[in-house]
Amino acid sequence: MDVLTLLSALSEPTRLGAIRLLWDGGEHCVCELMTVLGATQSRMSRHMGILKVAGLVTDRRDAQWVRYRRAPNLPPDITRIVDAVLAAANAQERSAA
Amino acid sequence: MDVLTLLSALSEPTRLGAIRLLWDGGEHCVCELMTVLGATQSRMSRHMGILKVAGLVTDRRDAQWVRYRRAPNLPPDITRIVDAVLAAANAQERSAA
DNA sequence: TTGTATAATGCGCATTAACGCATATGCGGA
DNA sequence: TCCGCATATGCGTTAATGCGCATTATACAA
Repeated sequence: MDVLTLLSALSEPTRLGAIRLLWDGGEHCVCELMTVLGATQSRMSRHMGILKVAGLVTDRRDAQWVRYRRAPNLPPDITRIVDAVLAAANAQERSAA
Repeated sequence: MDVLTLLSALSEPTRLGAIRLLWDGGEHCVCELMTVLGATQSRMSRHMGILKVAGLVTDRRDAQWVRYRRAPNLPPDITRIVDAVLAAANAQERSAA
């Protein structure tokens, strides 16, 4: 789990949005993520691949869907970073609204 | 202070190294940073410019030097992110050694 | 004024990242 | 088996990033 890889994985709006959605632990298919985040299918799939390579999420095939969710057992160092980033992002969105 | 800008600013090894050096609050000139981090002059200057635009550092002209330091009065949300990133980076470096 | 040291910037190049389109793959249902 | 839905991926294009080289700007000192 490389910090620099983690940071570049998070520094893209669609990916950060996906992490925000997945961070509560729930499972979400690509089709849901793409509609919620307003991304095309290939874009969404590729972004999820990057998050997966970074080690932030895992995927599971469920019939014709692929369900993504927050990776379990993430090192606390990493969890702290993502938590802090999401807190700041949420605060930022609130102030922008 | 945009979270995405912050994340991309941090997701480059030389810049992350610079932040690590500056984060204790001390002032450091470009010439020092470039020797410590092993960067050329123009590279170092540009990277510091990016950190400055991101709002993470401020600079001050002192004779022929430009002294950079951690930006004062950063929002707590932002400080928490950088602190978490540096903690993870330090832990990572220790385990790599 | 001229020279030296430090830092910033214009410019071109190489690499990487992001994207859309089209196609392939995996899976279930008719 | 054939079709349709969901997802991944190959490919080409475009944009962004990082870099070095050379030049310029800024400040001090002789």
